Formats: sequence, C-alpha cells, structure tokens
Amino acid sequence: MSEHTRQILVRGRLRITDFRLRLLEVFVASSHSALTQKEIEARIGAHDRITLYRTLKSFEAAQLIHQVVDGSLENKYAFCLHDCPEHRAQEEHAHFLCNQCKTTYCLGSISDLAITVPSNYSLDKVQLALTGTCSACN
Amino acid sequence: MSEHTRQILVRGRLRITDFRLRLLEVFVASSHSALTQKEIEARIGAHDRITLYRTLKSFEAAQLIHQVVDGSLENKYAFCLHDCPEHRAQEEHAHFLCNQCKTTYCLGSISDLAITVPSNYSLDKVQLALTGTCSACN
DNA sequence: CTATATTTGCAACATTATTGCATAAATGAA
DNA sequence: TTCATTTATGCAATAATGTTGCAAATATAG
Repeated sequence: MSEHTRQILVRGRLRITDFRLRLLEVFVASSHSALTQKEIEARIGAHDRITLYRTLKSFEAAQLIHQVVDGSLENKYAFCLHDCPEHRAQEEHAHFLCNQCKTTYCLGSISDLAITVPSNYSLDKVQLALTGTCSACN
Repeated sequence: MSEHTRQILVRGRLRITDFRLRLLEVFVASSHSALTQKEIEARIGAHDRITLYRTLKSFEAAQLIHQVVDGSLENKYAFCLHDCPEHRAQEEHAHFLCNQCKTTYCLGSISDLAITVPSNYSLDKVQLALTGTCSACN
C-alpha cells in the first residue's frame, strides 16, 4: 500500500523515510482538499514539529505539494496532482473555501477567464479564492 | 490635518485616541496599497505591539480597514474607501502583488468576470490574487 | 558491509499572538 | 468645567509558532 507513496518520493528524488511516507499518506488521503498545518498535525499522529516544518519545505521544493491561497489567510498545503497546474509557467488555479466546514476544494484551472492588468504590469500568477458554502454543507 | 482622521473615527463610532489617529494616518497615507503588520509597525514608530493588535481588530470590526488576500500568504490590511467593495454582500475584489517590490495594489472590482461554482455550491466572496511585476518595477 | 551524505530529533532561541489586570484617558451628564 | 462611567492603553505573564545548530540515526551508493 505504501508502494504508491514510495514511487512519489523516488520521482521527487527524495530519500525514503518513515516520516515522509506517513506525511505523504496524509496528503494522498485528502488530495481533493487543502490542509492547514494544524490539520496535518492532527492526522499524522505523534511527530516532531521541526521535522514537519522541514519536510513540508522539502516536499514543496520537490513540487510534491504546493501552498494554497483560499482567502482564509491561513496557510494551507495540497498534494500536487501529476500534471499540477500550480507548476506551469502561468499558474492559474481556483480554490473554494466553505465557510461552514472550512474545507478548501480545488476547482482546477481558470485559464478561460479574461484577466487583464493595467498596462506596463506583467502577470505571472492568477489565484482565484472563492468563498461560500459547499454542497455538503448546503 | 488630523481632522480628516478624526472624522473617520467618529463615523466608525470609535473613541478618538492618539494611537488610533496615528494608525489611521498610516493607512490613509498608503490607501492605494495594502500593508503587512511589519510595514505598519515600521511606519507608526514607537508603540505597544498589543495595542496595535487590538486596534487593528477594532478598525476591522468598525469596517475602517479590511484584510487583503494577495496570494503572498502574508496578512495585509488596507484602508477601506468610502464605498468599500469589500463590504458589499457579494464581495469582489482584485489585488496585484508585485514580485519585485512586494507592494500590493488594489485593482478594484472584478464583478464583470464570469465566475461559476459547481452546482449546489453558493458563492459569497470572490478574491482574485494576481502576481507579477508592477509598472514601477518594469 | 562499509563509507558518505542526508535526515531526524532535541535543545535553545526568536518571533508572533493572546489574556488578565491596573492605570490612564475619553466621553456623557450634571 | 468637573465628575462618574466607560473604554483604551501598556505591562506582565503565557501560549503558540517558527528557526538554527548539532549530534545521533538512517538511507543510499559503491
């Protein structure tokens, strides 16, 4: 069962350790929504806080996860799907934060929106943070 | 000169104190861009950090300022203009973060964008965080 | 199996945020 | 203006969050 997560670490050229496998399991298990550090800590069980910080950094550097802007002013992390839109040159991603359950759903690409910036500005990244009530809470 | 800021406090039904006037001056002086707490602390001079926390909360509760989502994962605050779009029922606001100078510009309303959410979701707030290089840095 | 490089976990420390409380200040009423 | 009441401020103590250095443990290559 951990063969899948092993593969992910190999692809990211990261050494395979128990802690990294455990952390990856957490992300894979909620790949549809983004997690706060608190939520991660609750799910991963006993652990060293410092190691978690560093492992999150390694994962982010290896592009296994990415930070999510959902309008909640909390830092959240999400697992990168294979062809992760966050890591294309022109990153365009929409997230939806439910006011009730505080879940952040990934809504995928928004590249079809017509976004323009003032002249002489150049645009690298478009993050769309939507807030409301999700279908589960409605 | 502080008559203007006095008026703002009166409108917000807040008591007029030296510290609040000083903080308001800071916001009014950069009403075109959003400030991090660090930036505020640098501009306001000697102060008590706890008082700053509490005053920011009062200002936010009184809708004198609002928090800004600019994609930087840093909490920023901006002064509310009189007819502040952040405080309409359907809040729609775009901000632009410059990668070079880290300034966050307010780009105003985005209500003309066609945003749709999955069926059975309801939408309260739309925050568009744009990142790139501003004209000053280009 | 061994040598090397990386990761982990602990300690110490730095930064950021919160709560309680006594003092100081602002406001409304006499 | 002065006084009584309410609110804000600043300090102390504490909690929560994030960082750095280092020795021991672990993973990997040969």
